[in-house]
Order: sequence, then C-alpha cells, then structure tokens
Amino acid sequence: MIYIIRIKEILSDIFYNIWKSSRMIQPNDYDILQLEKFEIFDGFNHQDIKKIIDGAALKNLRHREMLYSSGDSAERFAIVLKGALKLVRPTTHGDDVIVYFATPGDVVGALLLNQRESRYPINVKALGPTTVVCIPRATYEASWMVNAKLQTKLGSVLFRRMKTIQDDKTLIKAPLAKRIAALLIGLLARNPDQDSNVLMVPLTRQEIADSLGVACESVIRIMSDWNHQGLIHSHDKFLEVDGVDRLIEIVNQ
Amino acid sequence: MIYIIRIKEILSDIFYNIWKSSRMIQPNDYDILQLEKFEIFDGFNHQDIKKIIDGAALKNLRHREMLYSSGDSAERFAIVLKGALKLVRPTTHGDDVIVYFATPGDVVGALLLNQRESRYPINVKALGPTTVVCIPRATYEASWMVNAKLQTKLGSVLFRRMKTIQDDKTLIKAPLAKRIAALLIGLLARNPDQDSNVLMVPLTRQEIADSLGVACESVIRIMSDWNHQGLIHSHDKFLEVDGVDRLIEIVNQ
DNA sequence: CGCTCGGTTGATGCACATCAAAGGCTGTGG
DNA sequence: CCACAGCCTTTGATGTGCATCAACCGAGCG
Repeated sequence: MIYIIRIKEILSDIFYNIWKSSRMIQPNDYDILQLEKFEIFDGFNHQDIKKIIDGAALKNLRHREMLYSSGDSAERFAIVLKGALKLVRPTTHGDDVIVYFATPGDVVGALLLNQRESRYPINVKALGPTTVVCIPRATYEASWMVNAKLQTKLGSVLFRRMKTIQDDKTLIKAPLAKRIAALLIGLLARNPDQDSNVLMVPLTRQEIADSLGVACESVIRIMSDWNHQGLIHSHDKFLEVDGVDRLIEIVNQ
Repeated sequence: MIYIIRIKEILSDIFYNIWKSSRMIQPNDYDILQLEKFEIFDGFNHQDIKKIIDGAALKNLRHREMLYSSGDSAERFAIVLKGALKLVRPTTHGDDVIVYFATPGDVVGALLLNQRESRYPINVKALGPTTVVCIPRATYEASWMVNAKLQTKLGSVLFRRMKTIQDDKTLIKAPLAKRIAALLIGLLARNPDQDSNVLMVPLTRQEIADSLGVACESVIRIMSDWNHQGLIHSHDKFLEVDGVDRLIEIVNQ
C-alpha cells in the first residue's frame, strides 16, 4: 500500500516537473531586448546580457502562483519581466504582511545568494499573469559576484527598494486615508506609461490592507468612499485612479 | 549692518572648520585592526584595507551630534567604528521617525554614492560618544565601485539591514509590548559581548517611540511596568535588561 | 446548484493618542 | 553660587481611529 502511494508521489512529481519545464523556456532575443531597458543592465549590451544570464529560464506564473516559499533553499534569483510579484512575510497570527510589490525591472532574491547556504525569508507570489527570468545560483556565482558593475547596479536597485520601504515607515502615524493614497500614488508612479491611470498591479483591498498593516474593512471604508466621490473605480481587479490630483492633495495635507 | 552679520557668519564658519578638522584625524593601525573584524572587510588584510580607505578621516561625534543632514549633498560615506547612530527621517508633522540604529560595522550612505549627484535622504545623529570612519566620494569611486568583492559585501550588509526593517514591519499589528520587547532583544543581539545585558545604544523612551511610530507616553507606560517587575532598569541613559527570558517570552507569545 | 472569494455595511469595543500637569536632572549663563 | 530653561520621565483623564465580529450581497466557477 505504502509503495503504491510512494509510486503515485513519484509519478506526480515527474509529471509536475515535465509540466513545469514546459513552462520554463530559454529567453529569446526579444526577451533580452526587454531586459536591456532595465536599470540593472544599464551599460550592458545585447551580447553582454546573453552571457550574464547564461542558463536562465523564463517562467510564466499565473495569478497567485507561488514563485518562492519562505524556508526553501535559495538556488536561484529572479528578475521581473512582466506583471508583478508580492513579497509576503508570514506572521505568527496568520495575517500576512506584504513587504514589497515588485514590478518589471525589480530583482528578487539575488543578494541572498551571497551566502553559500541560504533560505528565502519570504513568500513570493505573482499578482496577475507574470513573467520572470530565473537565474541559477551557478550563474550568479560565476558572472555576477565577480562583476563589480553588476554588483553596483544590484546595490542601487536594492537601495531604491529600501527607500520605498522607509517612505512607507515615515507614514505610520499618518491617518489611514493618507497612507492608502500614498501607496496608490507610489504604485502609479512606477507605471511605464505615464498617461495611464490604471495600476498595472491587480490589487484586492485585502492586499492593500496587508501592505499597510491594517484591517481590510478599514481600507474598504475609505476606498468605497473615494469610489462614491468618483476618485477611483475598479474593473476586473484593476484599479483606475480618476482623481490623481485629489489623491496627491490627500497625501500632502 | 548686514555686512557685519555676514562677516560674523564667515568667521564662525572658519572657526567651525578649524574646530572640525581638529577632530578629523587619520585612522591609525589600531583603528584598522578594528575595521578588520567587520563583515564588510572580511577577506581583506591590513594592507588591503589601508588602500581601500585611502583619504579616510576618523571623526569623533558627541552625543546627539549630527553626522549628515537630510538634503546635504552626499560627498562621503561612513563606517561606524564605535558607539551608535540613529537614522532619522523627518516627517511633515515634526514627529520624527527613526528608520534604523547603526552600530559598529554598519555602513551609512555608501550606496548613495553610486549616483553621480545625490543628497542624503535622512538625518544621521550620534547616540552617545561615537567614532566613525569617513570615506570620501573619490575613494569610493576609485576603489569601491570597481571592486566586486567589496560591492558584494556592501550588498550583504545592506541586505541585513533591509531584513531588520522588514522584521519590524512584520510586527505592525502586534501589541505594543511585543514590539518594544522585540526591539530591545534585537538590539541586545547586536551586542559583541553576549554576556552583557546592557544595551550598547543609549536610548530615551522618545527614541524607542520614534522607532516604533508610537507616542512616547505609551512606551513609558509599558516600560515603567517592566521596571516595577524588575525586568529592566536604566542607569544614566543606558538600559539593562535583567529578564531577557521574560522579554523573549513576550515576543513569542 | 452550492461553493468560494471579494466587497460592503453596521454595531461595538479597545488600544493607543492626546492633553495636561508635575517632578527630576543637566547644562548654561549671570 | 543660584536661577532658569530644556529635556526626560511619570501619571491621570479623556478621546478616537481603527479593529473586531457578524451578516449580507454579487460574481465567478466547477
């Protein structure tokens, strides 16, 4: 009996890997063209990048699909190509805390590979259909750790992220409306298309609440208010901000 | 009249600079011996370090003395040698937010120098008498930016700092007692002497409150309670934790 | 169809903020 | 030397913003 279960496990594992690998493909020239635009590869040309990401795999994630689980051994890092990720720290009480939203160009889990043995300290999940480039530890050690320019860029990207988190912390004592407004404006600012007022990250009120460390009802109360005032409206998980000026006003007051 | 004021300003400026330079001295061999112990210089020998910190100046800060002001042009970065620094973000309401406590081995403001022109985004003030090694931008550009190993270490140090800030964020929804306990235990863990239960950072309740984003009265209510229970007591700005086990219990519950 | 998930609304309670007042300690200037 | 100002701590009274709990609705989905 136990054998049968074991065999079933092994089989499902095999199928899982086949299925997984079917979704892990080599980045093509077009993908690399995308990468060239990111700050981290600023100053590197097409050929450089090809070498730097040797052994990389493109990974397509569905909405809510997990990229890394907290506690897993860190054997690769990722660069967001399309879509978005949420970096989540599980807490003892079960109410998660979202530490950061990663958008295209963001690097996730790279510095973890500086240590020989390490485990991801957070859960990373896709928000909406998302594409990432996964780069194995071997490549990181062979091409990234020894490349001063790359490390410098990596530092800059991480630094920007830290500044974002610090900005958040600056608002802890502010009223909730101000904090939500700041979050939305901040996410809007990452939009590559500056004319569009649609957040490129699909967010539930719960996720906004998790990011600010408050209850989702509190977020809803404020946002449905804004909804009635015509400041925002959402279609199909995506949020559109109609009254950007008004929100900025709220942040600054 | 205006001229006289102007002259006064210029004179005070001159005297200030003389006085300042009198306190900026070349690091000696003993100082470098200290530096060797820090993670950032792990794998570098005495001679390496001497080269890497070429042009560096040792700076002694008095309690509460400002190292960098938010908005100043970033022309150098610092490594904490002795004592501690607080990194403070001013807010619009005047109630400051402490972003991080830097202790010996911490690096402050380095990644800012990756950009050609940049300004410090935070105020940095000494907590207690503190010694830092100030390294000029020129040295950073000449020796640090081109050195992959140094950049990697820099990344690791920054990464650790980010993890600390994320840990803090994880506790936003926890009751205040738990958050204070976590802060104290965290600071205690940085103590080089593991037997001592005296925080090496002199902290006022106001600073603890600023770090957690709460009112100082709330901190006092909890800590004076602990005081009566004999868990902590403070002499002369320094806090001694007698009931470490009890505090850890509070953090874990 | 029943299921889950996300959004919404209301009633109630509490943890912490705010305001106020007072005492101790330190440094400073007359 | 004292007087005074400024900072830190303490305690109490009062207020409030958000949490919590509970119930309901609509949409998507197997």
